[in-house]
Amino acid sequence: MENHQPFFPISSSNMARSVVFNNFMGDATSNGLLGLKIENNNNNHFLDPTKEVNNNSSDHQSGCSSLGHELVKPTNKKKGETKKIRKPRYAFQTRSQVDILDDGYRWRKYGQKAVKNNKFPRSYYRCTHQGCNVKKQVQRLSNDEGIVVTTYEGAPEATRGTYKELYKML
DNA sequence: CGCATTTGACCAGCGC
DNA sequence: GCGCTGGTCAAATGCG
Repeated sequence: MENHQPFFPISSSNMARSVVFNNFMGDATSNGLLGLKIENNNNNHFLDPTKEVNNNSSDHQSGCSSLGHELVKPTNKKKGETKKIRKPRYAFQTRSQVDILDDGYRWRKYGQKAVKNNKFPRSYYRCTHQGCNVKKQVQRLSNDEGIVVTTYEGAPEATRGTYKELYKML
């Protein structure tokens, strides 16, 4: 995956103020946002991935934590092969007015679903670059509509890139 | 005209 | 086994 010009049309007012990553997921049935920690409004802290990587040998090397896994059926989308491959997921929690964070990648929306316990729908995006096997889903918290949760899946590098861009913007 | 988005349908997994 | 929920597909539609 080459670097696609990191443009920042992000200009938009107060973009990301804080980014928080946490483990969540677990059982998708209960909340969809399980375990996601909501940071305090007046406490806009965010973690620096680089520092994190440097001094820490923990699993936080990409600046975000793996979110558990998802079942994927590589070949037959519909019925058949129940070959379950689990891919890691990475989530960003971003304080933003807009749902779409322009992270330098091109995304095409392929679905939208209403999720339980949330008045906002969740949007599903897929990276449109060739060979780019990344998916992401974007969801706004119903508790605090200023917070957007973006979950990346499939390629930690993309996530890292994204994180960098976010970090630059902060 | 080509690409992105919308939206309902379909499918699989999980809990009861 | 059934129903609910999340995730994906694909046809229709919109837009540059």
